[in-house]
Amino acid sequence: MKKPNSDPVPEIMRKSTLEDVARLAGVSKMTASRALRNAGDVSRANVIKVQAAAEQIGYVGNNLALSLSAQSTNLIGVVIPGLSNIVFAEVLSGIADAIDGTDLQSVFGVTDYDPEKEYQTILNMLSWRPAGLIVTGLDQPEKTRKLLEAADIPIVQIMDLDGDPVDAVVGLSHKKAGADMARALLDSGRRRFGYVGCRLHRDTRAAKRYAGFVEALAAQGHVLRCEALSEAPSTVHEGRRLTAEILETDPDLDCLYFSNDDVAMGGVFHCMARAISVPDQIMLAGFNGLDFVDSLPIKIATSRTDRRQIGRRAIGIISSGKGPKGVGSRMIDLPAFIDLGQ
Amino acid sequence: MKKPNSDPVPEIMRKSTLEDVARLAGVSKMTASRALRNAGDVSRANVIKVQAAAEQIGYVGNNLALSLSAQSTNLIGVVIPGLSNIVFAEVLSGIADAIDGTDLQSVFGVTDYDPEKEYQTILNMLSWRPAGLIVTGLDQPEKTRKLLEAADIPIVQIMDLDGDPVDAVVGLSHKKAGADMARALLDSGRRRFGYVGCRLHRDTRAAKRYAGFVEALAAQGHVLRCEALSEAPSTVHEGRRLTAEILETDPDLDCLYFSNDDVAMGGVFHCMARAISVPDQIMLAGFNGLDFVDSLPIKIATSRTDRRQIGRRAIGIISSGKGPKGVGSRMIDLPAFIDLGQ
DNA sequence: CTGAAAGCGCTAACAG
DNA sequence: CTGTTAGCGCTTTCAG
Repeated sequence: MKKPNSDPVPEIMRKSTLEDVARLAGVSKMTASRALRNAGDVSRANVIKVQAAAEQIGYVGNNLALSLSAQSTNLIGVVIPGLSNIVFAEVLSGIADAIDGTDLQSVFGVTDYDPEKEYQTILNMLSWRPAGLIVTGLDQPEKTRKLLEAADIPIVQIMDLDGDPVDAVVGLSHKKAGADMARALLDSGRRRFGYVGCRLHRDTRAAKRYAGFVEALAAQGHVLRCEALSEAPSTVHEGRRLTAEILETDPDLDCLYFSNDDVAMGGVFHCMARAISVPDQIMLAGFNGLDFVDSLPIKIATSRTDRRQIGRRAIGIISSGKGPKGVGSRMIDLPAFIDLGQ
Repeated sequence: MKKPNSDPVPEIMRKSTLEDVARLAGVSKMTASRALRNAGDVSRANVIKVQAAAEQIGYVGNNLALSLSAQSTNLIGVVIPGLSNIVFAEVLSGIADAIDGTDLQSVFGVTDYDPEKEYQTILNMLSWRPAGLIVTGLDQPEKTRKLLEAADIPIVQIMDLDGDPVDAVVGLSHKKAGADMARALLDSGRRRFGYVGCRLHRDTRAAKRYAGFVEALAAQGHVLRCEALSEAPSTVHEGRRLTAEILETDPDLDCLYFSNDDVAMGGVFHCMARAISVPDQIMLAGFNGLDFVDSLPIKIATSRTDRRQIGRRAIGIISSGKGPKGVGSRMIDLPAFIDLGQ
């Protein structure tokens, strides 16, 4: 990997090392090291000389060497499906919160809901020997699961609770969330249901909500009258399009369940544009409880979840973790709660 | 940093190393190394033995050792102010796109619009010896700027163009974007302007748009009649609140310029709730050209920017970069373009 | 209080 | 084709 040319590295632009600092300060590497970290005892005079030297040449420590030597890093790997949905950004935000003040550092990887990419991302992260790993969901394919099981660090699977965890879990049951919403809507008198969703077979959590919803309807003798599905990413635009589609097919629906709030917002916009009265004529229900739901000029139902809290608790598990998995393995349920928006 | 107990590391749960693979395969470390990377010539038989051994013990390479040895990493540091605004998530998404297929890996850090945190984040990243750094904006304080200047890697400052770059830049002039919008709104006949904005003194780019807007008004003899400002983060909710506030103060306005689309959406919701006719009675203008703008039941003006493209071009500069800064230093202007939403 | 030696896991360079 | 040696930058022993 060295440049073919014989000089090791052009002397002038090499990043300075501890040795450079030590030389300039007129002490040994070790004294410099100790002075910079104030570890062990170093004479006051030397501390000052070393700090001055470091400052002067703009010394920046090398974490690669540090971590290799220490046989451990302060890295937390975080694997999420994507950032287009603000929900994951909020999880990251919670993680950042919890990390703030500690010396932990997070490394993010995005999988685009692609299992192969997820595998590669996790492999890549493991090769940096992180102190812990946070991955989204419980539905990794066997190959990926093996990798996670073999890793000798705490693994926290987040967002989902329906499945068999590798180690620790923080999230909620989406199946239950879907079922709860179905029951709440039934209780409020709705009967003619339609479903509007995006990416159901990549987004396994949305699929679980769908399944829970349908089951709970069935349990009370009801069914989904029709559905509008798309494999496009969840966007307001797609939500509006699909809503138009489903209401054209069956204008008589009195309730629409959406795969999430973004898609539901598209439904809201469609109804407003067509002067369809919400919730009198038709009720709309999303999922997540995003900020804008409360500001909408009309009210929709949603399941509120605490994404930041999920991030925080995941970090909590890792940093409190008595080491590798198994020991402190836990399950934290942060259930969604229904808001009918009345 | 070693555990106080005298065993180096409990033998049973140590991550396996190349040496373990080599031993199991009955070859030397080097042969194993070459076989795994298929570098150099290794006999077919040995390649198979080594791969089998690696597979069997679940060997995962150690990037710390690799990078230390190679004196370089495949890391790209990315420093952004936050993820609450979807705009930065989109930049990251563009970065992820551009990185996909290469062996580069991105590491994100969030600063929360806090200069001190930004400094720490950058320092931290530099200590991992990344191959390049992408930072948001041009307005770093002196201390941070020094750090960036001293780093012997390509630095790309993104989003903004108004200022003095350290190395390369990819973004747009927010001053011009604000001025363009002012002129467009004047051209369309608006005269009684109000401004609604969040976080102006942390979000320097929003502040630049504001400045450009006001200047361009002045150039044609007009002024901002009033403004509603807040230091809360930009949210729909805050936008709705501030819009209510400003229209109470001065119900006679015929145009509102918002610090961005999220805040503008709050304005939209307020107007819908109050049955204020948009754009007849009042015109609303945001910034960014977010997805939902096109789906809104009423039309607002916005400046469309290409965030993903910014991310992609930033990676382009770094990966095409002939090495450290200076050499391939560039400026890429990806201007916003006005959409009056008619 | 300070320094010299050894090693973290890996690869480039150089011999066989 | 294969193995040995040396070294990446740092820290932890262990002697002064």
